[in-house]
Amino acid sequence: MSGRSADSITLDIERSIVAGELEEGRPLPAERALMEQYGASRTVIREAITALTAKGFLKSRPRYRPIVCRPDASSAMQAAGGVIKHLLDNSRGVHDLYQVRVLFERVLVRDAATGAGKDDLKRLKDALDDNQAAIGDSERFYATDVAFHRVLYTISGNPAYPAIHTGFVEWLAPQWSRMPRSEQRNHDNFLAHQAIYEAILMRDPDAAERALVDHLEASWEFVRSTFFAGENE
Amino acid sequence: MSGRSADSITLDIERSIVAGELEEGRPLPAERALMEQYGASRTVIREAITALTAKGFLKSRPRYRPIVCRPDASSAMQAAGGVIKHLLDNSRGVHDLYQVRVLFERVLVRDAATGAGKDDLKRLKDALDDNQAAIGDSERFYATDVAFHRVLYTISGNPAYPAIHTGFVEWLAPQWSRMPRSEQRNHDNFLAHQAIYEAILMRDPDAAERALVDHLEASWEFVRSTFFAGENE
DNA sequence: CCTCATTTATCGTCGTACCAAACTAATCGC
DNA sequence: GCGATTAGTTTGGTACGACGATAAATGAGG
Repeated sequence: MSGRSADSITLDIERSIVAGELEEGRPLPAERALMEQYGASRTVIREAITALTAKGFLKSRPRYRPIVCRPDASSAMQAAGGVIKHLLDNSRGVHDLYQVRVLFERVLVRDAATGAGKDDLKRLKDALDDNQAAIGDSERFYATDVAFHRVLYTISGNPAYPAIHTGFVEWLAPQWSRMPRSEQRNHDNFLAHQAIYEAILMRDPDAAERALVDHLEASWEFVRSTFFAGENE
Repeated sequence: MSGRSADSITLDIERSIVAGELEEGRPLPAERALMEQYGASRTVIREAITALTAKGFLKSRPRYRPIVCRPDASSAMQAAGGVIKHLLDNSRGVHDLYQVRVLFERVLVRDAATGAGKDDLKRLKDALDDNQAAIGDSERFYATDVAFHRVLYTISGNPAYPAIHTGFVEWLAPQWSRMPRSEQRNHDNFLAHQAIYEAILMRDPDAAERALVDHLEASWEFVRSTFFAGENE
């Protein structure tokens, strides 16, 4: 990449982090200490720190020591997010991403319908009840809406799924969280969630998938007409 | 993030890139020119360049001017890859990622079965034929194997899908591309591909999905026993 | 007009210095 | 004795200047 010196140091610190030599959550050693440790100038050390920060291995606030971040699925999503948010400045980019989300959830509801356990169904039901209870409060409704979908991402136990969900929510938030809401619309959405839940309960993957797709496509159409009405599809 | 000065410059250059003021593929202005333009020291400029490089907006080789890179789905995957590759040092991480791939392709084959056009089917058939023709040449077989699956990612027309496929292939390559291969195994894999193709041709999404899952799970089991035999599931 | 040597521009790295903010410890007042 | 205040130290953020090495530009020579 850039400089050879800084690169090898970057790699070595990266290695130290994943190897656990640098404890997660602890601050990185001082720059002057690192320059002694690596026998390099501060320029190089700072360059390595900058790169590691951008890569997601460090979290640095303006005047504080960088905090060590062990990489996980969530940081991977965050790293991708830095680029992805620039792809979402038109309806095309947003729709492309939204399609990925739809694709993802289609499998999740199918799997939920065929393989969800008792506790999974209970968590889903609880989320649905929360959703219903929040119909009158649009802000809280949005939160419970997200939470309901999130349950789907937690059923498999794969830690990557919730991270992916977080990514979707964050990236799509510019449109979805700013959507004009109403009690009527909240109620419609709740009914859609209920339909999905019912289909899962009935162990009917096809119906669940159909209910989900209907729900998400209606949601997209609403967003499209709200934010991208002027753009030609 | 890190420094306030460098940060605003980073953001502004980023903006210039996505706005097209800095043409894609062209080299970035010289550091001295930028320090004059932004009224900052070289230290700051270089820090901004480092950050942008790590973020994927610049490609810089050791002694050359950084090349401007417009972000796309592919660079987003690449950014995530920097973190993801550290999650793949054990069977757990690899399996988690592999599951995501399986999830993705399950929908792709379903959609192919229900909605693939004539040309899509032809491309799939061509890829299948290539695959069959390469059974005797394991290296070429691997390439045609990847190509066959890739066709599935291109059917929807969503540009994010091929980028995601590239990510999967790259991240999983350490295991899959190094797999001990044989004509027998190639032939088995070809038959699996053929079964998927047949099911798609028959417009049977359930059969296509089942064939795909069987194929991918067998593949995983082979990888697991080869690379992670010692680890306890 | 093309080739090769020389000059120049530019990057990679280093060192030093200064400021301001954060941290630490000693001091002061209760 | 203990909490609050203050002075000193550490550390990150930024700037300037310098030097070697290499890529790109330039000019000499055929």
